[in-house]
Amino acid sequence: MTGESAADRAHAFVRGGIMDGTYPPGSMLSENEVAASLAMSRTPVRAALARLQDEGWVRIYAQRGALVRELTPAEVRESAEVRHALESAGVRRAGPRERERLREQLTGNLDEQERALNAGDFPTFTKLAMRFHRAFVELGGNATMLAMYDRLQDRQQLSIIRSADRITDDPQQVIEEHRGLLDDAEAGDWAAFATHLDEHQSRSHALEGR
Amino acid sequence: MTGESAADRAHAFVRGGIMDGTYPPGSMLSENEVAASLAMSRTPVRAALARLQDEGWVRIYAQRGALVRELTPAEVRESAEVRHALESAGVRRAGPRERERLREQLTGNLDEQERALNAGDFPTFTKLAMRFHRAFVELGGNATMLAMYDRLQDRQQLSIIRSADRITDDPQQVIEEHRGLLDDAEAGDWAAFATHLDEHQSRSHALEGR
DNA sequence: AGCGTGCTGCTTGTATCCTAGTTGTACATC
DNA sequence: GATGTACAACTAGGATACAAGCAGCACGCT
Repeated sequence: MTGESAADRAHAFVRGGIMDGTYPPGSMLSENEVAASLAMSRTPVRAALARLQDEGWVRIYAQRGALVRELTPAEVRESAEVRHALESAGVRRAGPRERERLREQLTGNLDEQERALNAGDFPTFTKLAMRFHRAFVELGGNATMLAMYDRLQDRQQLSIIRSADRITDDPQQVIEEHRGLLDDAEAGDWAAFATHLDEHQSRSHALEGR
Repeated sequence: MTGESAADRAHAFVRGGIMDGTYPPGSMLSENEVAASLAMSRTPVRAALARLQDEGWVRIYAQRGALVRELTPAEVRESAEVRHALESAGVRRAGPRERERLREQLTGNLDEQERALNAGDFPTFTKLAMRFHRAFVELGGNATMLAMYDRLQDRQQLSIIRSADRITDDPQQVIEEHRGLLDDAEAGDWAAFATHLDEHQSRSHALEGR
């Protein structure tokens, strides 16, 4: 009746700790320490750390401990590229029916994005933008692809949080570009979509550049 | 000085067992059973099974056991789509220098493919073809993307083994299509590459269809 | 016969104990 | 003072013990 296993709790705990800065990148965490914090034994903590390593959050060194990974700028960029590849593929695979329904699905989202940006509510905007981009992958109707994408978005969220990334200097332009992407997707023009997506990326995150 | 951990051995053992048919899809395997086979305790076996679940080989049911997953035709198709998306993305991201070196890297491979096909050596051909396709992902110079691709190729190999897939009725045409893909990639024409890749796929695996 | 109940043998989940490797430090030695 | 070395305090990996859940089956009741 516990609902979730101890290993799940440990996983959520450490993952949360990494996200909220309790465990900054570069810090070492030991099974004992985590187990003590949660009043459980090392066994489920080990399972959780193994899973977190597989998901790319930490790196376990034999007989040394688990190091909270630093996301290098290269990794952030690479993750973004893969995300873009999957979003474009989603648009490419989409059938006419799915594309028709896309606009009604996303117009509400776009309006909310605009509101959030005008209100200066970046966390909400980030969440909305991530859902917006995810919709293009959903479009492809490929569950495997979507699962991979979700894992990457996970990482992206972390990098956004860490860099306190302002997204852009020109909020209105981001909305415009989003509308443009929606147009491309609706038209089924995946090549244009891919190109615009890259431009969108390079403009939005010019700051973290490198 | 052990070289590899017990957990690694367990992982390789079960993975191999699934691949060579010792553990057919639908069969249940228990930690105790595997542990006994390898003369080790349940602990490393447990870690291995968790990893295998994460990699999509088995599904662990609480208090019931680990079920060797059946790869549905839909999943096989989905994996192929993702692979294609990544290969196309690799070509798309490639710079001129990488594209120049591509032909010299792959001409040898193509010749070997032809030899293997003419000799009726399908296992060798499969291996070569997988390396051939992988090269396009490498082209993009994105390690994250390549890691994802490798994991998918893993699954593909399994599906090929299980379906005893003949690849095609017309070996020579496969070679021709591969040469065509190389041409597209060398020219940097990623849109054409993506299109030809899909055609290649649908022709090559028309048999398993559905 | 049909149905419910509890027993039995399985499974994984968790805790604890033991082993072995690594690292930093204090101390002896040069 | 610099350097090498032994040791103490960590670490994770593995083995084992115990707890708890699920499923099938036999048995007894209706």
